[in-house]
Amino acid sequence: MTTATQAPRHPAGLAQKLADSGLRSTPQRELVYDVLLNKRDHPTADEVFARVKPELPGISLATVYNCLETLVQCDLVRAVNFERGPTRYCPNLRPHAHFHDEVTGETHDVDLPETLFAKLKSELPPGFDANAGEITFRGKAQSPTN
Amino acid sequence: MTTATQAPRHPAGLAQKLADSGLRSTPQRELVYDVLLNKRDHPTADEVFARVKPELPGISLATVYNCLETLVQCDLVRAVNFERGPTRYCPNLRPHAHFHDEVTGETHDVDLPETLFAKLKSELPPGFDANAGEITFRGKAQSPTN
DNA sequence: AGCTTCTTTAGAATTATTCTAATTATTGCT
DNA sequence: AGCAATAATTAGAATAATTCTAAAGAAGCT
Repeated sequence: MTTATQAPRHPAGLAQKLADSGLRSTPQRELVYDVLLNKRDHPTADEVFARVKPELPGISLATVYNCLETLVQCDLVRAVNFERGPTRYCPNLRPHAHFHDEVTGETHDVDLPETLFAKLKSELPPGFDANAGEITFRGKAQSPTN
Repeated sequence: MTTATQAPRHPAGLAQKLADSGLRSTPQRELVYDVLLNKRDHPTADEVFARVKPELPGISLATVYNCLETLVQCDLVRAVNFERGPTRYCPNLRPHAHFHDEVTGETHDVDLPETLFAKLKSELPPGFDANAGEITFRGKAQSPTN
């Protein structure tokens, strides 16, 4: 099957979400978001920079940092941190956990049932009111997609 | 009996655990571990350095990093990362989650039932074999210990 | 004591990120 | 269209966290 040779440019919702925050849609922001959507391997800012550069050679690393921060602010992207090391970025907005494969170094998204998240929050001691959470596993994976 | 006004030095187990890994017990390692045990507020390396310095004025920051890394290697301490920022250290070895209070910036340990951790692991897709995990919440806490 | 290995130390080096100030682009008037 | 106001991008400097390096200092063993 012949899927497009071209990645989908400015995906629906980006311009809107940006506008909601009083921000503009720019080629840099579109491209950075695009790159995140098209290879969901939790890249670092440097990796995003490398992927974006061929298409927009004039872009600077500072701009990549700016765009990523903007996307995070607009709730289009999540910043992910575990283990010391650079922040990674993830465009998956569904509640999910991360599985970090110690062999390959890859990070996989793992969908968990909604109920589990609720269960977790409900187990917090009284007085603790969580509005966000992060779950990370570490281990070996024989990914079904390999 | 004149017990020291001093915090308990080299807690039982440290020397042994170090020896198990073929490492020596040193004043620096003991003190760093001590400091972690006595104020369990998930300090950064810099903060540990500041707490350790008055007692061992000659100690260097590099040594603090070394000691912390050593303690982590020996499974006496856990390194904790969430949100970009310096690594924090936690001597609590029981499986537990972290709750990051967005107002005070403090991080609290939260014990969760063993069964929940098991449940979480069991919900992983086939092929994913976790040997460690981390759970972090973010929100507001009216800590009962305040 | 002498040799070996482990540990600490100071400072340099590296890495990741943020800041700054100057340019460029876009928008909204008129 | 022309122009001011605002927003965004850029290069490079600055900062923060951590690691590396090479030398000096203990400790253990024979």
